[in-house]
Amino acid sequence: MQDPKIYQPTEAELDVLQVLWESQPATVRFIHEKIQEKKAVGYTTTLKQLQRMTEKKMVNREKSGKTHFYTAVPNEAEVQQSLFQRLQNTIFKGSAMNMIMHALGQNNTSAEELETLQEWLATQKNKKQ
Amino acid sequence: MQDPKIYQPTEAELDVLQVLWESQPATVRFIHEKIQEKKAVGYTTTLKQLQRMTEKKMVNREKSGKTHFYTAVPNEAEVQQSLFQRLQNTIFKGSAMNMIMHALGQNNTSAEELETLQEWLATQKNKKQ
DNA sequence: TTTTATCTACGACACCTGTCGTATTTAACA
DNA sequence: TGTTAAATACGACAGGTGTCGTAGATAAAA
Repeated sequence: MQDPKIYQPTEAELDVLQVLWESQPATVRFIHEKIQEKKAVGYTTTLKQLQRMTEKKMVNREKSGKTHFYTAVPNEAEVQQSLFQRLQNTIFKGSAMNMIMHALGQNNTSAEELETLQEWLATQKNKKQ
Repeated sequence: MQDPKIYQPTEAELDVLQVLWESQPATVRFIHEKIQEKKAVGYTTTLKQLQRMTEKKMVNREKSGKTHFYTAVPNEAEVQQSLFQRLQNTIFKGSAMNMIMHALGQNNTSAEELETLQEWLATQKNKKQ
């Protein structure tokens, strides 16, 4: 297993990654159009974003004809991990438990979800014996 | 209840807020010294930070003699809420459940914690319907 | 092979953040 | 009341991000 790199993409970078996670590899044009469904932005803006992300090794680039095809370097889970970790460390005093309680406290979790969670917890507890 | 404002403090701003949440009101000197316990930074840096945060209405300032006393505008829970929300929306597809599963999946939750959580869940489930 | 449509590259700019250095104000003290 | 110590104000700068405009490269079409 390679060392778990830390990925802290910005909002705009996340927009790009999200498109890629759904369909890779993708061209700038494609990514741009997907993003545009959510917000207005110039084509060259997206292009520049991709270029900078390539420099940062956050995406891979492959040329085919005059077009570049991009793929995400970190997968979704890795990024979730990084960002989650950061949040946990900065305001939840490093405790995942705190975050969970907070999440649950939001009160928009359905009874079924709670059920699922409870079951899952039971199995976990056994594993720890 | 006033409208729930959105607070997205940066790291450095969070450093300040964290000191305030522990002891308010506080002077720049005090805040600065507390921060310094964690990282080296110039006094005027902290001062500037406080000034900008005042402009942004993220802290309140009160003069007493030549000294200013600062207090945090948002409380810790509000900021937790804002940041948590953002993370949830940006990478956990808006589902708190996803985050919880992720948090638990980290595997650094003790058996006791799991126990607590399970009990809490039981009470919650009852409260619903 | 010239033209055209489409990509990419490059550079620029504004804004924000983090960080200081240097002034200026102000209260307290000698 | 003049001097000093401490606090604030002001301006600056580098680095990062988001956003484009324009120019140059390239493949496809005429």
